[in-house]
Amino acid sequence: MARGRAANYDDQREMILARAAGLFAQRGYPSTSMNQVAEACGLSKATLYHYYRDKYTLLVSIADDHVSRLAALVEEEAALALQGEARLRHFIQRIVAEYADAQDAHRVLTEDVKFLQPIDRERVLGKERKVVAGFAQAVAEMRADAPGVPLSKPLTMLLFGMINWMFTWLKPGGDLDHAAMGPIVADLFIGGIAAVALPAVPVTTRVLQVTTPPPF
Amino acid sequence: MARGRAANYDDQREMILARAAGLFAQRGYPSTSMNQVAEACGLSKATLYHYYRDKYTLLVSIADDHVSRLAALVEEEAALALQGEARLRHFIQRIVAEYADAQDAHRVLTEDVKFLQPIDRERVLGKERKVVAGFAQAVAEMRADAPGVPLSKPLTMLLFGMINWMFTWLKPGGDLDHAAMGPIVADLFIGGIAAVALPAVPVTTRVLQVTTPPPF
DNA sequence: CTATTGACCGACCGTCCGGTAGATTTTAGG
DNA sequence: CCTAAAATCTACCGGACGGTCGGTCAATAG
Repeated sequence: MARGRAANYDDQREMILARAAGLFAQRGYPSTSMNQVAEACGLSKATLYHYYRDKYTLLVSIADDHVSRLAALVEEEAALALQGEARLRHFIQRIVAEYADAQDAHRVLTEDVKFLQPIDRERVLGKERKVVAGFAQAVAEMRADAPGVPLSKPLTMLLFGMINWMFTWLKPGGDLDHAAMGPIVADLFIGGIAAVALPAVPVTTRVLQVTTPPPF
Repeated sequence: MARGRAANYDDQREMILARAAGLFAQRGYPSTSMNQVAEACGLSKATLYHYYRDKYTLLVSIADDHVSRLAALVEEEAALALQGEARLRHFIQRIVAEYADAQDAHRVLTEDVKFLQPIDRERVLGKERKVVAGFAQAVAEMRADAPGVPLSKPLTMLLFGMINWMFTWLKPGGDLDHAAMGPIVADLFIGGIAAVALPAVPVTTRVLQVTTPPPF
């Protein structure tokens, strides 16, 4: 018969996903219209629908692709046989670098997960939890807490807070770029981690909160 | 002539603002409909419009009220004659407490500023900058950097990252509450702050990035 | 007692959104 | 070079949205 997919089919899909991520990151998922996405891609809306079934699929793809790359990074890193401070430092540097290359997708991941349907959201959050768990392990290595009161999860979440928030104020083109911030974050966190005292009144003996570390 | 405002008029407005903040925080501003707000308030949509001119005014009020409270807090704190570590620690504890009492408004402030019109956004960001500047001063007190390379602004932004991010993963009702996290954040940050080295290659001599510390 | 106005509502309007139908142009496989 | 499918487009649809219209009812100042 006749005609297979065009040679640039996959390129087109990637381009569309990148442009959509840019718009979603800037305006938010619900208030970005498919007309805007189409325009940003230089295509008609109908053609856009030729490459992606619907608007929602764009969101799922952006979030899932990005979080999957992060999870892969954590697995790589876990296989790396580094230890202690060096391990954590390397971890931080790598994830900051990864974020820097996928800022739009990262913003979408952190701000628009709530628009995912439960099934998709749960899958994405599952991968996020893997990422957090990887970091938490490296953090726990640096703190020999009593097993009943592990602060490593909350501390890890504070670390993610610093890193995730960076992308709301660190604009590309400034004097401080992501590469420079990596070591600063690592210094601050690793330097501070030993100084954290257990809560004055150890609230209970069961595992301290965050049994299911939620959004990142 | 006849009839003044009802005694509960201001209560109604407050109630509406609180319910709206809850919905905006949960679903985001653009994807919350005025019908939903009205329903959550037990009012008809037309009555809702009796209390607030339009949807946008709700957003502006929520953001402005909250950030104004934060700015007021910083001014109070600045007048408090504390110094060094004690000062920073007190600062952190107070702002964490303030956030804990206004979680919905805070989420709206951090996630929906982008939907403010430039004039309103600029006013809100101005107040945010005051808050950041207040903290940055307390941070600078703890670091005697060379004047040409002040890391206090970026470090302050990392602090805000930890705190702001807390509200995405710390759910009320867990073992760790906000009161308990305050000291942990303070320990971590104050403990780490001295360990941060200047960037290996001091990028330039002019003021290091973040001359206008943007969103919080 | 009555004129006036605040509080409230159901029905409705214009607009824009996500998505589709159907036709046309382009191109690879035979 | 023919043909069938891919790629693209214009035109359109049902529905939801923010917001308004026209009106009811009752509280209250005079």
